[in-house]
Amino acid sequence: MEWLRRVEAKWQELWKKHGVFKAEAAPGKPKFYITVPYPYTNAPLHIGHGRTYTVGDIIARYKRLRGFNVLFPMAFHITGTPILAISERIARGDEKEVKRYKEYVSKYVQDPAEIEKIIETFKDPLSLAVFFAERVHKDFDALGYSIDWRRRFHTGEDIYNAFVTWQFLKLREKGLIKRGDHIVTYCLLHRQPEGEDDIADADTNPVEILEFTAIKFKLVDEENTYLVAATLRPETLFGATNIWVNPEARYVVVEWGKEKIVVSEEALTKLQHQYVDKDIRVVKSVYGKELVGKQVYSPLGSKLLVLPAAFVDPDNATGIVYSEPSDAPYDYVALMELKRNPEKLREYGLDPSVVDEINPVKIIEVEGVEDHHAKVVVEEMGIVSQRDPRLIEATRRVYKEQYYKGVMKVDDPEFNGLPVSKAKELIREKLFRENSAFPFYELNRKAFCRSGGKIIVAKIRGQWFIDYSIPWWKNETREYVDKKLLIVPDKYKKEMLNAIDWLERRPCARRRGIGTKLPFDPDWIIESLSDSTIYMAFYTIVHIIRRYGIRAEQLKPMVFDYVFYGVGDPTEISSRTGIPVKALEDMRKEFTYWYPVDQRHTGIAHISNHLSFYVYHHVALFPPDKRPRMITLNELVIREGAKMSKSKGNVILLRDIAERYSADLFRLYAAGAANLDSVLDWREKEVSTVLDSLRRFVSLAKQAVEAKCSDQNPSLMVDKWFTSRVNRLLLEATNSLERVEVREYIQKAFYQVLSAIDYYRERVGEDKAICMVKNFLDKWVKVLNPVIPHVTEEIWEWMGGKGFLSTNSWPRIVPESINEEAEVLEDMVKDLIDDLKNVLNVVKPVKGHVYIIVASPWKREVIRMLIEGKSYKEVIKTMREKHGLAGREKEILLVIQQYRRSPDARLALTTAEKEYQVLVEAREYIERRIGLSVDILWEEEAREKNIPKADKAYPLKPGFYIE
RNA sequence: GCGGGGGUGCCCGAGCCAGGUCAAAGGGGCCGGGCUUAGGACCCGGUGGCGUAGGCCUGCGUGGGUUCAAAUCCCACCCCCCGCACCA
Repeated sequence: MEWLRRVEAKWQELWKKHGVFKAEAAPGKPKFYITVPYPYTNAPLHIGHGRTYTVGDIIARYKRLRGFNVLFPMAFHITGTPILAISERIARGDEKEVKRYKEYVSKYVQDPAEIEKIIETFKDPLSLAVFFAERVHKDFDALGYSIDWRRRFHTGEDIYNAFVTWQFLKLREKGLIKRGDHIVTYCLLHRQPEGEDDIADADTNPVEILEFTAIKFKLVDEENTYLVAATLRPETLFGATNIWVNPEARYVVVEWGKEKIVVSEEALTKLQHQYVDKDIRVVKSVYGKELVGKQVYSPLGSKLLVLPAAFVDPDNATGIVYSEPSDAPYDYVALMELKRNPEKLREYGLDPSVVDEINPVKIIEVEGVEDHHAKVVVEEMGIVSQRDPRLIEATRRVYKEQYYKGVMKVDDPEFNGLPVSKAKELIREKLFRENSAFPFYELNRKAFCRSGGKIIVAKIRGQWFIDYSIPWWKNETREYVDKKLLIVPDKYKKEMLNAIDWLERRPCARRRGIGTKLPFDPDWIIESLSDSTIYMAFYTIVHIIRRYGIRAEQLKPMVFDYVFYGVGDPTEISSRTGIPVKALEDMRKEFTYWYPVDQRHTGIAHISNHLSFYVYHHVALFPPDKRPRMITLNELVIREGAKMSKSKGNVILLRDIAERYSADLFRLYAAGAANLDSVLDWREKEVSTVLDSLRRFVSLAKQAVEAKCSDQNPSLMVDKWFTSRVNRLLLEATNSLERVEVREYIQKAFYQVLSAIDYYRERVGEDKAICMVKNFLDKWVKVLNPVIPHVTEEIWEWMGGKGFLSTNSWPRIVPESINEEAEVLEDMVKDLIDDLKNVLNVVKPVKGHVYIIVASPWKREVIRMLIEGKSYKEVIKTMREKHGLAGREKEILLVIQQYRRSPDARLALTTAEKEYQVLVEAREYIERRIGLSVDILWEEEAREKNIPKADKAYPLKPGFYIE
């Protein structure tokens, strides 16, 4: 391992020194442009990222060896909120965060004082981003990625902002950007929207926004004043029997436009954030118990009594609910409790007898449920208290059954007979229309931000969106993905198309974060997935921008119009921006040469977001010949069967690879241990067996390089087999790589070649095997260079190869180097040994000699005639006449029968003489394998000697007799 | 719930799209042997059941079906994983 790391460092240094991977536009020379999304640099990368980048690099290296001018660039993503949020947390002295980042930094820096200093700089988000960008860059180098680093940038740079500005102006021109209201999770502490990343435990316990229907119940004795009860099941309004309030909770009466409404205090805050434009003013504050005993009218006209219930949570929706005891377990249980304890009502000045008249009303039919659904479930579960947590489960059960199977059974002809799911939608719309209700947004659970701020649902006014639902755009994108874009593995195409269909309006800017200001509304910052959709175009020109020292202010939209579209006159643009004409032309040249992207490789997690935007934006902004050609994907990486996560502390960082493993080992494992479309399980045990194989490969190569091989004579059939086998594997490996089947490629080019060598060595002996390896070693290292570039460079050097192997060329493996006859014959030898062993296992008591009997040539002729379609009659006739088999027709028929049972075209590939020859050549080997002495006989010979089983000999399946 | 993927031998995992040559590649583990002072590494053999001759039986989530033939195709069911948006 030490040795590996030394060799790796050596070649990384040399590649860098000689600028081996710099890519320059070379019109006329075939190009290959491959990209992998730039990493977000808020932390060190782990082996999951490494898998993706490694696959990308393997392809880049392969294409380079195939003679393409390959561009493989990389940059760093720093825009958006996470880096900012981390930085703020560190500045605030958040202990957990500081600790985590100290750990990260300590991966790269030893001195504690130094670490302390670095953490201090992280209070500035840009320093944090740049620190990790630097490290990630080094980690990438340490893995041997063949990146052209001159094109490196980060997304916080002003030249990048200029580019994104151009992009958004274009999108706006095309009418793809809209403005409107937007519902978000919002932190009351920070007074800003906060998403899953900022909410405590949201990754494990998801936070969802629920849309309640807040229904207004007019108070009987008061003018224009309503109790607002919120529900997720407005269809149950038909069965409402009373209103529940929490007697201990505080409620407020507020002016709500021209009306007055009553909601809980907590609900008021939420309404203020959801109805920002509404004129809301508090009139007075009351306890819930003061509301008990009042009467209200339901929008459906019935008169309902307000009653107390402890289960009502003032911090959930409006803090008031209506009771529908037939279908709502909570309501049912609360009602029953009250009925058991009517005396309690006296506390509120109510006559206990009022509850006698309140009874569930059945409004929903579900097949198989006779009684009230809530009652059935509650009794079955044995729930008696409204504080029983199992009520949540009971509610879920009832709802699930009713939603799918329930049918409305109500007086109203408009709703009677409707399925519950349908009725729910209709009544909701109707209530909204009649101004009897309004939407109220609430979370599915209580949530707090990571600093403890309360999260509620708020409505953002004037949110900017990119509208992916615009028909021409969606259709063209869909069409393009469906017909033109190659997606590998194939099975992700459907998912991609689904994502394209599913995308609608998507917010594209936020009020905070690092990034580019929205050019037409600078209070907003372009959101970080939206600013990263066409940046591959930026790679083609960024090094020129730097070379000429062009400043961001000079990069006016007209510059990009020229570079990307060829629109405008360079001389004029030059005079208006101060950018030299030559620079403009160079950029134009680079862009037209490299674009489009030939292949983009990334993880499947990007399908429904980044990759969809990537194609959408290219369709919007670039003509068909500049749109992506291929997308390739890989699955994620887990470790020892478990998902890697910060909380479990089982994340392996790329940095650890460079320190504790080796680059080539990692590459071999990460790309070879699982298919792209399966999860890769990083298992230490397997990694170490891969290391063993890598070692074996190196020592084999070393032996081969050092071997003196003048007197070896590869004339045996098995030598031809070996040559053929190896060439076949290398050819198949090439084909696999061409299809981006990386695992297959590694299996063939590495493992299967190794095991072919093992076999061959066992068969013919060490020295000769090594010499045969020496013969094809140059081809072999070339084919393996994309996966294990360092080791193969080193071997190439031992071999005295000229220049860098990484810029050499792919070996030509001509189909003629494959000898099928030799392969068929060697398979025969293997099968024969297997059969012998099988029989020897059964027939334990053996004496010690084996006769191997080669089928007579006439048997093969029989088969040949059958393949040619000759009739049995003809075959028998020929045999009788030509081979004197009259009287032995039975044997002929046996051969015919066996052929018919398993017809095998390979039988025609060789002859009986070759069979005999190979067996003679392999005799010693067979003896060694079975531990018995062996004679090779022709069938006719054996017959003469009266050796049993002689007639069982069949072409490619010699008979044998164990004496 | 909607959408996508998947269930293979003790374990991991290929095969399935293009049905037969699949008792099912390759690892790992376990058992035995070689090498070695010993261990490790490496190499060889075994690892569903039965069988004194290369064979037979049972088998690829469950239950049906199509077919001369199904791990592979069709239907139903059960179970598992992933995504569901403003977050990179």
